[in-house]
Order: sequence, then structure tokens, then C-alpha cells
Amino acid sequence: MQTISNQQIAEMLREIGEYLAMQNIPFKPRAFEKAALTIEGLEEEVSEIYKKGGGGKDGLKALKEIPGVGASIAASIEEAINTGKMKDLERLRKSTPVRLDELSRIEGLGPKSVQKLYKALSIRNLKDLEKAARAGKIAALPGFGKKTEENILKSIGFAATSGQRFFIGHIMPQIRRIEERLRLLPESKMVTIAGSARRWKETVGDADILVVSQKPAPIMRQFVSMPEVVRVIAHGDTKSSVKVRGGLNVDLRVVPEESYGAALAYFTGSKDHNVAMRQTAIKRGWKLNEYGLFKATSEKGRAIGKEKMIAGRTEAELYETFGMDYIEPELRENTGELEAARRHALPKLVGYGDLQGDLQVQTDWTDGSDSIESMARVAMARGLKYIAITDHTKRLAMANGLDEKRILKQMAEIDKLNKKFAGKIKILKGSECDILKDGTLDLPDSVLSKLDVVGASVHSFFNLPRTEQTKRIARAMENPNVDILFHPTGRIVNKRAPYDVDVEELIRAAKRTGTIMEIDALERLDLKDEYIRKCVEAGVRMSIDSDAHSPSHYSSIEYGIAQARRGWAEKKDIINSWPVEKMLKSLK
DNA sequence: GCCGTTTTCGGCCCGACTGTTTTCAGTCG
Repeated sequence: MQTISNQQIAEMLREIGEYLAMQNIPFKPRAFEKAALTIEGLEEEVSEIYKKGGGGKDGLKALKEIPGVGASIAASIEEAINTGKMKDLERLRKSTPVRLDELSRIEGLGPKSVQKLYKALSIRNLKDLEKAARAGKIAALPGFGKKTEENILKSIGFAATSGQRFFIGHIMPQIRRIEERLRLLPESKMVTIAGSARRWKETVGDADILVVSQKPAPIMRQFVSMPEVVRVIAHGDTKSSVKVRGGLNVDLRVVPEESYGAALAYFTGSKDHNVAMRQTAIKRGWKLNEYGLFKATSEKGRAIGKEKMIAGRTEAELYETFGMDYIEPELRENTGELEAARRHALPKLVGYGDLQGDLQVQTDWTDGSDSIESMARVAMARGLKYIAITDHTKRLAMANGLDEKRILKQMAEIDKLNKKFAGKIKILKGSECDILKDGTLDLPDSVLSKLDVVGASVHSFFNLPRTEQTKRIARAMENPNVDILFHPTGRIVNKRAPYDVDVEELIRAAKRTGTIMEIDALERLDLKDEYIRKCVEAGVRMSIDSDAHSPSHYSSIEYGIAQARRGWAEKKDIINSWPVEKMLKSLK
């Protein structure tokens, strides 16, 4: 039987929610949406959770443990696991046969409008919609108009790119360019990137930028007329929204200085974090919004309708008023950070300037673009104290992988360079050694034992069955010469799914064997944040590596550090934040 | 439909912008 993925289940639940929203049913849509969001973000497959729970009644119980999943949704999930379908969804689809997924991708078109369009014009899909819009039929509907019709047509043109999420490493430079442009405006007092980019999520759907200013109008005018803007979605006094070349939506908010902290917290999110914060406020009889934290004033115990702002100028003040420590943006996902902040037990996250070394660097000996010397010089200029040269091994023939002879030659060259760079940067002898199909390594132990740092990684047989893949990698980790497991799951953000492997078992193997787990920064962000957190909890150490194949790739380190921070990692968890001697001693 | 330091009923985050209205519904984040 084909097992159903979390993504598929989430889409079904979300679709049910949208149908319910179409029918104007209150609250239920949000319940489904919430459950869908949670399930999408789960690391473990829901079908596994059900199976592990024992299936049947006990499986259902296990499903209900998932936040946002109650009796009814659990039953639907069970149904989907067993039959691949949800009867409730089938029924809804039949009663209103519209392609909700297609139509709600159109900007400004939500469930209510879709319902109206279906009732009045029998519009079921994007094609029907375009036809009706071109024929001018939509403008004639009550509640719709000429402008709406124009926007629908425009949006159809963009439908392909909307809803897409961008890899943070690719999109951050563009967001920063826009930030910089706004910073240069004389009217703007402060400019900050907010939203998921400030939380360093591995993918970003929209960019949010916050500006403090007394004169928003000229800032808004400049913003909507930037050269990269391809469409203005909204243009207001305090909020504007545009789509820029490449498909990214950028939202700009202008707030007064006294609300800066509240607004920054609000627009940084995550949504879940904000909702939890607001619920905390309500419990205390306060109100939290993007303008501040407010307390209702009362006279003789009776509310008199006036509100007094009690915090909001800075984020720190906001958290403090709640009796919490300041929560770094990377932690704001409502996954225990509020509780930890209350108990003053937040981690002291590894900092963006904390790395002293980089333990995965490729050179022109294999598939890198530059020489060992030039990679060392660039690393030095970036303030690194040591790098490990870790070229591929012979199994990776297309990368001109090193065999025993060539790697010995490379080691001799590194000795020479170390004399040249003495006192400036230390070049470590290393390898990115291929893990062969059976879990043995591509170079003999007699060679590996001569190296300072051995990373092992999978570049072949991605499709082995889960247990075999897990055993294979764990076997490599048992090798006393293997120090680090490079890019442990093989994923590439937005490009390649991880191979099927039991990561928790690998983390146990790492603990048992003293192997370091890598956070590979370049395009991979492998490990994922959830696994990083599990390593931290298990006391398994990690390294954050650029995986640089050219000098410009060192810049990816920043994203790797962000990823580590999102996984609650501290300096003590990241071996290359340590001086080289201490780092080397921590290896096998 | 979900949830619980207001706990098995009765709540459910909150505000800006747009377009079509003439006071507001729908959408978005």
C-alpha cells in the first residue's frame, strides 16, 4: 500500500477548511487550517505516528496527541491513512465542484468570492475565471467591479509564481538590497527586515520590512515605484505591498517610534508565537497588537473604555513586561520558547560571529574552483582561524575524486602551505570520503588515520530501503577514523528530498560513537532545525560548515549559523566555534 | 472543530487596505 504523506494529509485538511469557509461557517475553517499547518511541519510521518500508536483505537489516540487534532480530524486522518481519501472532503467537493486550490491562488480571491463566482457564473476553475473576466461578466456582479476584474486578470498572469517559497540563501540578498534602498531615504528613521526572513526560516514566502518614520507618504511612494516592482498590490498610508521581479511579494509597514518594538514583534512572527503572546496578554487582562501592549484603565473597578500603553517601544521591553527573557527571532515558533523565557531557561545561542573554523572546504583538486591557497586566503580575510580541506574521494569520479596517491600528495602540499601561513590560519588535512553502498569507506583506514578531519557522506544509492540506508550510514559512523557525518540526510532545500533514513537512529549512533553531525550550509541546510534540536538535547555535537566550492560560498556560513540557532544550539554544541586545539581534541 | 492555570462549555488574535459601497465585507498577514 502506498503510504500517504504529511503534505498530502495537510492539503486535504486545508481544502476542507476552505470549503467550510466558503459556506460562511465560523471557526471550523481555522481549526482545519491550523491542523494542516501543524501536520505540514511535523518531522515524523503521521502514518508512522498512527502505526507506532498501534493502529486502530490506540492509533487514533496517538493522532489526537498532535496539537490541533481532535476526535473528528483524527478520524479523518485515520481514514486517509487507510483509504487515501477523506469522505468529508469528497462530499464537499461534490456539493461545490470548484478547484479551490487553483482559484484561491489568485491574489485577492478568497473562499467567499469563489463561492459567489460559482453560484452566479458557474466558475469552477482558472479557465472559467479567465473567460468570464475577459467577457466582462465579473464586473457586472454585485460586490464585484471593474477593478476587481482587472486585478483577477493581472493575477492570472502571476499565478505560476505566487505561493512559491524562496530559499533564504537566494532571496536574502534581494531583500537586503530593498532594505538598504529604504534606509537611504531621508524620511526613514529606522529600517528593519521582519517576517520569516528575520527568523531565518529556510524558505521565505514574503518579505516584510518595517520602517520608523513620521512621514510615511513619501516612503510609500518610493517603495511602490522601485524599479524591480512589477505589480502594486496595496498602497496605503502605513502599509503597502508589491510584487518584485522574480515573484517575491514585499510588504512594507511604517510605524511611529513608540510602537517600534510591538510592531517588530508583530511582523516578525511567527504567527503561532504571536497568537500565544496575545493569549498570554488576554489572560492578564491586557491587549497586544502591533501598536503596543495595552491595559484597560478603570475607575472604581469599572472599565472606562480608555487604554493605557504599558509596553511596545522595544521588543525587549515587551518581553520583560510579560516577565520573560528576550526571545531571539530564530526561536519564535511557539515550540517551547515562551515557557523557557518565563523560566529564564532560554539557550544562549551560538552567535553570527562565533565560528573560528570551517570544516568542509573543496578545492580545485576535485570539484572546487580555487586552489587550497586561495581558499585559505579568503577564509583568513573572513576572520576564520582554521579550515579543513575536504575534497571528494575516488568513488566520485565525476568530481575527479582523490585516490590514496593524490590525497597523500595533497597532504604534503598542505604541510608546505601551513609553513607559509604559520600564525595566520591553520589548514587542516581532511577528506569528504564517500560512504560506499555497504557502509565501508572509499579510502583505506591507513590513509584516513593520517588526516586531521574525516567527513563521511553519501553520494550514491539514495534509494536504499530505510533500514538498510540507516544501517549503512551508522556503519560508517562506527569507523574510528570518521569524525563528522557530512550533510546527514542528503536534502537540498527546494530541490532534493532527503533520502529515507532514520535520523533519530543516526543521532543515537552519533552519541554512541562520538561522531559529529554536520549542519551543511550551502543550499542544503542539512541538518534541519528539528534534528539540530534533537542533537542538542541528546548531547551530540555539531559542526557548521560552508561546504564552499568557491570563495563566494563562504557566505553561506551565515545561513548555517541561523539554522543552528533555529535548532537552539549554543557554542558548546558547535565544535568549530572552538579554538582549533580544543576542536581537534573533541574528534575521535 | 479544538481546547482548558477562567477546563467539558463557551470561547476562538487583530488591524490595514481594497473595492464597492455610502458603512462594510472580504482578504491578507
